[in-house]
Amino acid sequence: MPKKTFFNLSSDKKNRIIDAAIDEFADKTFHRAKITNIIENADISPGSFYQYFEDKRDLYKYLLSLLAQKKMDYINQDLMLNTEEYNFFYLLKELYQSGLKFARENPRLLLISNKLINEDSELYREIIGDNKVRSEEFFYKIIEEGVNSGEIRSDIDLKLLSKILSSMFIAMAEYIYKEKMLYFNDMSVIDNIIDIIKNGIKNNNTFYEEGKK
Amino acid sequence: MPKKTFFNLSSDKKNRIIDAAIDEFADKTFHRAKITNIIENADISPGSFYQYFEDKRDLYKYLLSLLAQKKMDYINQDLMLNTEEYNFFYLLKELYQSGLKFARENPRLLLISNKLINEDSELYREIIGDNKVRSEEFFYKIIEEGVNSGEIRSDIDLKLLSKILSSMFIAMAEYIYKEKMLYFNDMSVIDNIIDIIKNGIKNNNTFYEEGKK
Amino acid sequence: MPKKTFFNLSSDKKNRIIDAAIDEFADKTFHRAKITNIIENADISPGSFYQYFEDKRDLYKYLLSLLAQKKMDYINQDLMLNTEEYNFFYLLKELYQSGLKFARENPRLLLISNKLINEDSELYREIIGDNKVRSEEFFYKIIEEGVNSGEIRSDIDLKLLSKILSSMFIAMAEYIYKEKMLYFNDMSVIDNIIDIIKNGIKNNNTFYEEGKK
Amino acid sequence: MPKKTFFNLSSDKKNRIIDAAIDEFADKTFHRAKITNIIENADISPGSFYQYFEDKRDLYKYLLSLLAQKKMDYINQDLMLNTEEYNFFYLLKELYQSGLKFARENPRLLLISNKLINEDSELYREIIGDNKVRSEEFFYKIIEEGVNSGEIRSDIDLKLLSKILSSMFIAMAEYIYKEKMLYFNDMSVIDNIIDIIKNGIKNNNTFYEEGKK
DNA sequence: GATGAATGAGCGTTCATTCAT
DNA sequence: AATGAATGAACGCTCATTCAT
Repeated sequence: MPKKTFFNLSSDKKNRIIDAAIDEFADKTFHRAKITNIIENADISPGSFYQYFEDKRDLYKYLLSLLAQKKMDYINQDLMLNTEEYNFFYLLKELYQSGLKFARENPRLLLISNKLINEDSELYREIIGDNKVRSEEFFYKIIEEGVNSGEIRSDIDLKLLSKILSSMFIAMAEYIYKEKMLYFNDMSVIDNIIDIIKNGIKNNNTFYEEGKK
Repeated sequence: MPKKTFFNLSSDKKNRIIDAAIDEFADKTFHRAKITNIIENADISPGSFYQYFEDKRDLYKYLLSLLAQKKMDYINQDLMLNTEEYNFFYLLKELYQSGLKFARENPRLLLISNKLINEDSELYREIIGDNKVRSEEFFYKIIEEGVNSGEIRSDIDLKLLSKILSSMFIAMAEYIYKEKMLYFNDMSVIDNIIDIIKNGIKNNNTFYEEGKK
Repeated sequence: MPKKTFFNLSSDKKNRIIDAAIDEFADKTFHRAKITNIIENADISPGSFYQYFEDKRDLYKYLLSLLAQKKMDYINQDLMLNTEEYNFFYLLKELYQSGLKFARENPRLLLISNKLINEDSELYREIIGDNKVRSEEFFYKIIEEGVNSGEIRSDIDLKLLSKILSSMFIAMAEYIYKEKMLYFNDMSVIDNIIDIIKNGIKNNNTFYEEGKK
Repeated sequence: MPKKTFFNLSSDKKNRIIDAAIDEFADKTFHRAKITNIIENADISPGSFYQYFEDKRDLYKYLLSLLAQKKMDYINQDLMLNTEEYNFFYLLKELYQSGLKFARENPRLLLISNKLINEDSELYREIIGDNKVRSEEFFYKIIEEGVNSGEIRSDIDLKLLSKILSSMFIAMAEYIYKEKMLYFNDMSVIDNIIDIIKNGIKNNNTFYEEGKK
C-alpha cells in the first residue's frame, strides 16, 4: 500500500501519478514498465516517488487493488449476495453486462491485470497471494445452484463449465479493448452469447450424422 | 530469420540452442528472457550467438515460426483442405483433439506464444505484423459452412462465435499446462465441451421465467 | 554545535533527540547512520531537525562532546588533578575502574567513538581536529611520574607503554559490551590485569632458556 | 570469490583492480566505499567489473581472503604447527615480529580488516561466518602450553590474557600505520614489549604501599 | 517554531551487443 | 567459425537537505 504521504497529496497530483502509472503498466509488462517513465509523465522527482510508495511493486499492487475496488462498483451488490434468489441465466447476463461496462469504461486498467498472469510465477504468487481465483469460484457456485434448481442440465462437468464461462467473460473484455469497442457496442451481443450458452449452436430442426457429410 | 551460419551447424548444436531458447522464453516474458541464460545453457559463446542470429528478436521470431510449423504437423491436412466434405461438429472435435495433443506434447513451446499477447504492443505488432489471426479465420470459415449446410442455427453472430470457439480452444490448452494434465487426461472432456457448444446448458425439461426465481 | 533553538527545547524533546541519535550512531557507522531514522524515532520533522542542528556532522560532534563530558563525571577529579600525590598502581586501578563503570553504564555511547576511528580519515581528522589523543597523554604523564618516583622500571619506552595501557583500557571496554558483561562482572578482573602489568606473566620460580624448549 | 573471468585477466589488469580496490576499502568503510571509484581508478567499465565479481561484497571478501593468505606467508609455518616444541616467549616474539613485518609491508591491506569490526553486525557475521577469532584462539593455546610447562605463572586468567596479548598485537599494527612507521622502525621495540609482558613494569627494587604516596 | 512535501545527484547493478584475436 | 573480454546506457532506489506554508 502507498505510504500516507501519498494520500495526503492534492487529488490533482494523485491523479497525475495514477494516470501515468496506469498508462505505463497497461502498455508494458511489470518488469518492462519503468518508474522513470511514470515519474517523468507525472512530473515528479524520483525522491518524491519513493516518499509515496515503498517501491515499484507497491505501486503495482496499489493499481491492482484500485482495479478490484472499481470493479465492485459496477456490480449489483444485491445480486452478488443473494444469488440463490435469482435464476441462473439472469445472473449470468447481469454479470456479463457489468463486466463489459467496466471493461469499456476502464480498458487500460483491465490490461494491467491481464498481463500479470504471464509474469514470472514468483511475482504472480506474491501479488495474488492465497486469494483463490475468485471469479471462477463464483461461477462454480452459481452453476451449482442452477443445476440444483433444475435450470441447468445435470450431466455437465461443473468445474469445466465454470472455467469456460469465466474464460468467455475475459475473452469478451479483451476483445472489447482490442476492437476498440466498435464491435461490441451494444448489449444485444450479450444476449447472443447467453443464448448460445443456453441453447447451444446446433440447429435442432435438422438431423446430421457424425463424420463425413 | 537466423543467418545461414545457424543452419550450417550440426543438428546437435542447433537443438541445444533451440532447446535452451524454448526453456528461457517459456519461463519469462520476451524482455525478461536473457540471452545470457540461453548462451550458457546451450554452451556456446556470446560471439557465436551473434553469428547465428541477428539479435534477440530474430531468435524469438524463429521460435514462433517453429511453433507454427510444428502445430501444422498435428492437424489432419486432408481435413483442413477439404472442410466442406466434413460436418461441422466432427471437424470441431478433430480440431480440438489435435490442438490438445499438440499442447500436451509441446507445452513449453505453447507458453511462448501465450505470453506474446501481453507484451508491450509495439513488440506484438512488429512480430505478428499483418498476419491475421488465422485460427479465428479458420473457425469463421467452417462456421459459415456449418450454417449454410443447416447444421448450425442461422440466428447467431458468426464473428462472435468464431471468437468464442477460438478462445475456448486456447483456454483448454492453457489449462492443460497449468493443471499438469491431471484434469484433461482423457478425451471425454472434449466430448463434454462440444456437447455444451452443440446443445447448450439449459435443462429443456423444465420451464423457468427470467429474473427472480 | 547545535543552534540555540535546540537548547531552548523542552528537556523531554531534547532527550528524545539525543537518545534517538545515540541509538542510531551506536549501531551504524557515521555515513550509514540515517538522520531519517533519528527524526522518526525522536518523533520530530525533518524541518525541525535542521532548525536545531547545522547538519548531520553537527549532531555527531555534539554527541561526541557529550560523551567526553559524561566520562569526566565518572572520574575522581581530585585524583586527576593531583596525580603526583598518589602512587602509580593505585591511580591505574582507579582509572580502569571508573572507565569500566562508565563503559558498563553507557555502552552505546562508547560504541560511537569506537567507530569513529575507522571511518574515512577525512572525517576523522575534521572531527577530532587538532585535539591530541588525551587519554594517551594522560597515561604518559602518570607513567613518567611513576618512573621518577621509582615505582616503575626506568628501562621502559614510555611512549610505547602509554600506548599499551591505553589500548588495554579500550580493549576491556569493548569486551564488556560484546560479552554482554558476563565475563567482567566483578572488579577482580581489574586486579588481575593490573597484576599482570605490574609483575608480568613469567613464572620466576623456574628457569628457561630462549628458543627451543 | 571472483568469477573465473577475473583470474583469466592479465596480471597487469588484475593488479590495477586489486590496487584500486585496496585503496578504496582502506580509506572507507564498506558501505562508503564506491565501486564507481574503483572502476574509475582501475580504468575498467562497470560491465567489466560485474563480469569479474559477483558484486561489491564479493570483491570485499576476496580482498579479505588475500589478506589472510598473505599474512600466512609471513609466519614461520614450522613454528605454528609445532608450538609445543618452542618455549612461550620465543613463540610470542616470532609472532609479533612476523605480524609487524606484515603490517609494515601491507599497511593498507591491514586497514581493511580493522574497519570490518565496526560495520553493522549483519555484514560482519556474513563475512566472518562461523570462523572463530583465530588469533585469540591461537594465543589461548600457546598460553596454556606455557602454563603447563611452567613458563607462565599459573594464577592468571587465561582467557583474559589471550584477549590482552591479541589486542596488544593489533594495537601495535595499527600504530605502525598511523605513525607512518617512524616510531617502530626497529625490532628492539618488540623486545621491549615482550619484556614488559614477561616481567611487568614494577620496579622490584623498591617497596611501595598502595594508595596515597 | 514547526511542518513535511520536494528535491536530485549519485549509487550498485544489468545485459544486449561488439570486436579483437 | 569460435571465443570471451569489453562496453555503457539505463534502471531502481537512497537520503541529506531545502523551503513554502
